[in-house]
This record gives sequence, structure tokens and C-alpha cells, in this order.
Amino acid sequence: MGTEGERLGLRERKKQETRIALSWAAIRLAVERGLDNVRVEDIAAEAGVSPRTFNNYFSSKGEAVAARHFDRARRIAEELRARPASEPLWEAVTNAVVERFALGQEGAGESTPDRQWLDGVRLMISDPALTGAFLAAATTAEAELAAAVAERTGTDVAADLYPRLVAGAVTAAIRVAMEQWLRADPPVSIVLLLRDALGQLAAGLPTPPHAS
Amino acid sequence: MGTEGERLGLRERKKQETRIALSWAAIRLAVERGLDNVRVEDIAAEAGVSPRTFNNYFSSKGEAVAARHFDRARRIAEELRARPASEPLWEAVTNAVVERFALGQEGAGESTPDRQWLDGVRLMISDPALTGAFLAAATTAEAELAAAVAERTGTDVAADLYPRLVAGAVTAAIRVAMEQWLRADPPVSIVLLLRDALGQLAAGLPTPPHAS
DNA sequence: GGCGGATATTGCGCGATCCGCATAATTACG
DNA sequence: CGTAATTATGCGGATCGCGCAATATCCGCC
Repeated sequence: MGTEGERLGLRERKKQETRIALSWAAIRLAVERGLDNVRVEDIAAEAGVSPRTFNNYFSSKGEAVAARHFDRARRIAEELRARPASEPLWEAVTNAVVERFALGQEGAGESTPDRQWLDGVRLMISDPALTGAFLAAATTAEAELAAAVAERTGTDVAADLYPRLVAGAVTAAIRVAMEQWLRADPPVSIVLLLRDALGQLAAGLPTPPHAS
Repeated sequence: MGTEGERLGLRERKKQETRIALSWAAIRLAVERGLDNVRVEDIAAEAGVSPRTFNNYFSSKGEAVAARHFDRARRIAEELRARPASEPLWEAVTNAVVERFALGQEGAGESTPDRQWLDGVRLMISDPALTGAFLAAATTAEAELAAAVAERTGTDVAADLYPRLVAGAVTAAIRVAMEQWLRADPPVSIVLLLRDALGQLAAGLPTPPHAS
């Protein structure tokens, strides 16, 4: 019998790989020609599986596109758990977020892997047909973040508003910061935007003395 | 000549009515038998229009179900604008939210109109196939709230993070409060939950001394 | 009161999606 | 190496979402 928690086998690995391959393929093609000009058949072909298999992994094209974002968001909770318990909550959260969302925002040419993820996010935000999947992914990941926050603060996910409130606000802050980042001209650092947004949250979102 | 801003005509009214009728029909049927057991044809029939017309109003069943929630969320921005400029932002926001989301939570039997909306929300939260549309609706309404916040605080929706950050956090808080409300046993006042959630936001989400 | 233009509704048809089901292929494990 | 379990695939069907063109309906104006 396999040690349950351990590495569940080489088979599971393969599954994750095809899942990721399908997601990347969906993103790449959708960015390139627009989502409606991409059929499931194309995505499946790009990933080297049958069309029917695509739907074993994702129930829609949108879900496939959002999957990468989902995985990334998931990691925030993971990262938060990994941070020393001595850090105050907001410091830990900020570090966790920055750690996972900081990407090579400069020097990168065109083909950085992050670059593709970025294009994917831009697409999900701009295409109305994708925002649903995008938000659903973020919200699902949010639940794990809430659990991590509950752990760290000694609150109860089921009974207290607090952990889910924090998770929800953080998720929203990340989204807003990314939206801003994507259209900022001239470009600004995503890290700065994230820190700014989370800082304002932790400060109680006081009305700024006057706009910039 | 029609006074421009006024009532834009009896025709527009009719459109809104069918839109609302379609949305209610979608909610009612979906609550009753589950979304997959409802076809577009059924919804259209219930609203007294042809199936083809349904898709002139909504691009999916989910969108139709979420439409009521969307309209309600929209009104928050409206209400916020209506509040006296003398009120501090968070007081105004809280009042606006409570004003629009407070519903007869007791004494009502089964057939209150609010009751149906409530069932709709419960459905959207529980059915994964609907959360996307639900969140998309909330996020779209969020943009209007951000605009209202910007107006009130003298910030710039395009340039500053602030107004969209507030709108995003408030939207998340409302969602979390409603989730909590829907499963609270024994029941608690939605108004209390909303005030609590928004209060914590305005306080900077400090880690509570210890869980309840 | 009735006409002309504009707008909404409808019917038709097609390509595509999503999923259940049964079968074949692949892998894990003894 | 063989058997059991898991996954990939092929097939079929019920819907869906929407473009298009024809029809019905409403609004504003004379």
C-alpha cells in the first residue's frame, strides 16, 4: 500500500502535466486568435490528447484558461503557511502575495513564461466571456487562503467572518492592483501596486487626503 | 419632445419588464428543479416570449439567474450618491449597503419576493455552474460603486487604486456576509453581519483578540 | 388619426459544446 | 508476467448560442 500522503505516484504526475499543457494551450490560442476562434479540438490537439479528454479535465474553455491563474492563486495560501508565525498577519500576507505574484516585469523579451500568463490575465479581464471563470477561480482559491488566515490568527473559518473577510479583501486587492498594472502607462512595478493596495487595506482604507 | 433624461419611453419600460420576468422565471425554475433540468425553452415560456428572444436578453441561463442580483448591487452605487455629502465615507457606504440589502428577514412566510431573491442567491453560491455568473455580475456592479466612491472622495477612478479598492473590498465583504448569513444556524440578522463586516474593513481588519 | 421609420420579436438553421456511456489502452502492483 | 484499476478515446445526442432575414410592434410627428 502506498503511504497515502506521499507522492501519489507517477500517474498523478502525468495528469497534472496534461492539465497544465491543456491550460497553456488554451491560453496561447485564445490570446492569439480570440477565444471564439479557438475550438476545443484545437486545444486538445495542441496538448496531444483527444477532444473528449479535454472535457475530462475542464468543463469549459474558460475554465481551462483560468486554470493557470487558479493554481497561482492557490500558492498564496501555501506561501502564507510557510511564513514564520512571528510575522504579523498583514506583513505575512503581503510577503506571501508579493512572493507569488512578483514576476520578471522587465528585461524580459516576449517569450518569458510569465509573459504568457500575463497575456492570459489580460485576456481574462478584457473578454467578458472569461471574467466569470477568472473570478470563479480566484474565489475558489480564496477559500484556501481563508483557511490559512484562520490557522494563523486562531479564528474559525466556519464561525467567524474574519478569515474569509481578509481573504476576500486580499483577493479583491490583488485583482484591482493587477488591473491597474495592466493598463498603467507608463508602466509601474506590480510589487509596488500590490504593496500599496494591501497597505491601504490594512490601514482601513482611509480616504486619501487628496488624489494623486 | 421627450425631456431627455426623463422616462425614456414606454418601450424601454416594456423591455425592462421582460428582462425582469425572464430573470425571475430562470431563478424560480432553477431553484425548483436545479439549473440543468431547466431549458431555455421553459424560461421563455414562463415569461411569455419565444426561446429565441431569451438570448436577445441574456447570453446564458446563468446570466439570467444573476441578473436580479446584478440590479440589486447596482443600486448600492445609486444609493451612495444619494447620501448626504456630510457623511463620512464609511458611514455612507455602510448605510447605502444596509439600505439596499436589508430585507424582511423575519415574519415572512414563503412567498415574499425577497424570499425568491434569497433562494436565488443561495443557488448561485451553491451551484458551481452559477458562481461565475454571480461573481461577474457583482464585479460589473462594482465598477459603478467605484465611480460613486471616486466622486465622493475626489479621487480618480482611472489613476488611483483607492476607489476601486474600496469598491472591491466592499463587494467582497457583502458576499462574505451573505454566505455567512445563508448558513448561519441559528439565524442572525443580515444587517448585523453587514455592519460587522464593513466595520472590520474600515478598521483595517485587525486580528481579533481571540475568536468567538 | 394615421403614416413612416425604427426597434423588438420570432422562426429557422447551423456549428459547437458538454456530457453519458461503453470500449480500448495504459499503468500500478503483487 | 498477469490481473485489477485508472485513464484516454470514440460515439451519439440533447442543448445551446447566435447570425440572418422576415415579421410584428411601437414611437414620434404631421
